[in-house]
Amino acid sequence: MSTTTNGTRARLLAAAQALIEEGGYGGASVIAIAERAGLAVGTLYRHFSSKEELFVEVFRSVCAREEKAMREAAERLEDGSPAALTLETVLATFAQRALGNPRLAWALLAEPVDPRVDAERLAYRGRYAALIGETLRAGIAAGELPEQNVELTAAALVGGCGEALVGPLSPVAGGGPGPAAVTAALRTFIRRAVGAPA
Amino acid sequence: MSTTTNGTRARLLAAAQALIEEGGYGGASVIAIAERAGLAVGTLYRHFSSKEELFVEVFRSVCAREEKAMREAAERLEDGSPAALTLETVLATFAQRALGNPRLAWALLAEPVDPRVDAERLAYRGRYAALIGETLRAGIAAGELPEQNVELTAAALVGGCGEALVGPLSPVAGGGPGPAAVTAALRTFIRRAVGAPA
DNA sequence: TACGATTGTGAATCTCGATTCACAGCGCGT
DNA sequence: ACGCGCTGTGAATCGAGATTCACAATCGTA
Repeated sequence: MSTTTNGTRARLLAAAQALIEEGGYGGASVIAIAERAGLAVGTLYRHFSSKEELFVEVFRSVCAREEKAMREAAERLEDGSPAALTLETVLATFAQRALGNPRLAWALLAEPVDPRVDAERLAYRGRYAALIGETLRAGIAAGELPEQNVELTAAALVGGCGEALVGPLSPVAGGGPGPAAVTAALRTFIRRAVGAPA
Repeated sequence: MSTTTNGTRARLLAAAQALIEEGGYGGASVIAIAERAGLAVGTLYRHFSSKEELFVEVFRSVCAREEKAMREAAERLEDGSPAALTLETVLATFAQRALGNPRLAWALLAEPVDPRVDAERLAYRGRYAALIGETLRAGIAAGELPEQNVELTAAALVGGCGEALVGPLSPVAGGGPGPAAVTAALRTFIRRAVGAPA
C-alpha cells in the first residue's frame, strides 16, 4: 500500500491553512509554509505546481466545510419552517463560525489574494448568495415575504453580514457585545431586511 | 509668485487617480504614473517620499469628495425629515455615485491596497458608518425607528450596500436591472432593514 | 554673467518572494 | 550489488516593482 498521496502533501496543506489562520495570506509565504511543515521549499513544488495551486486547494476545502455546515443547519430545521427562520438559521450559523475563527473568516471573505484564489472566493460567495436567494424566493412564493429584488437582497445580506462580523467596522472588534448578542442583533437585522412580519 | 506647490504635484496626483479609475491600484505603478503625467520616475520621488504617500493623498481627496456629496445630500432635505428618508437619501447618493464610477468605487471600498492606504479606507468607512449611526439614533430617539444595535446595523448597511453595488455579487454586474431600479430596490432594502414603518 | 537652490531625469540598484534545478537519500525489483 | 525512479533539499536564479542618486536644466538674485 504505497501511499502515493503521501502525508507530505497533507502536511503542506495543513501548514498553509494554519499560517493563514494565524496571520492571513501575507504571513503564508512558501518559505514559511515549508518551514512550518518541516520540509524544504523545493518539496512544496514537488507536490504543487505553484503556490497559487496550493492556496486554491486550501481555500476550496475550507469553503466546502463552511458551506456544508450552513446547509446542514438548514436541513436540521423541521420541514415547512418559515423562510425567515431558515434564513436566520443559515446566517446565524455563518456568524457563529465566523466569530469562532475570525482570522479565517476574514481570509475567506475579504482578504486580498491572487486572482486565481479570488475566483474560488467568488464561486463560494456565489453559492452562498444562491442559497439565500433560493430561500427568499420560497418565502415570497409562500406569501411569507414581500416581493423584492431577490438578487440584490441576497447580495446585500451576504455583504452586510460579512461586514458586521469580520469587517473593520464590526462591533465585535472592540470589546463590545459578546458573540451571542451580536448573533441575536444580526437575526433581528436579517428578519427586518427581508421584510418578515414581526 | 513662485508656485512652490507646483502643477507638477497636482499632475502626479491626477495621473495616479486616472490610472486607478481605469485599472485599479494594480495598474498604477510608479512608472505608469510618471509616464502618464509626462514626468520621470525620479520626479515623483522629488514630491512624495513614497508611492504610498502619494496614494494616501489621492485616496483622501477622493474620499473627502464622496463624503461631502453624501452630507450635502442629507442637508438638502428639509429640516425634520424622517430618519428613514435621510438614510435612504444618503445611501442612494452613495449608490448613484458608485454606479457612475464603479471602478473608483471598488478601489475606494474593496480593492486590495497597502496597509497605510487601507488605514485611510477604514477611517473613511468609519465616518460613513458614523453618519448612518447618528441618523439611526436620531430616528430611534424620535420614536420613528425601533430599538436596535446601532453599530451593527450601520456596519451591515455599509457592507450590504457596498456588496450590492460594487461586489462581485452585484446584480449590476450582469446586464441586469439599470441603476435606477437598483437604487430603488436598495431604498426598499434599507427602509426595511432599519425597521421603518411601511 | 556667475552662483546657489530647486526641480527634473532615468538608468542602476535594492528588495522580496516565487520558482528552478543539480544533487542526495531511499526503497524496490533484479 | 546495481540500476532506476521517486522524494526531499536549499542555494541560486528570476521577475517585478519601488527606490536611489549622480548629473542636467532652469530660475531667481547679486
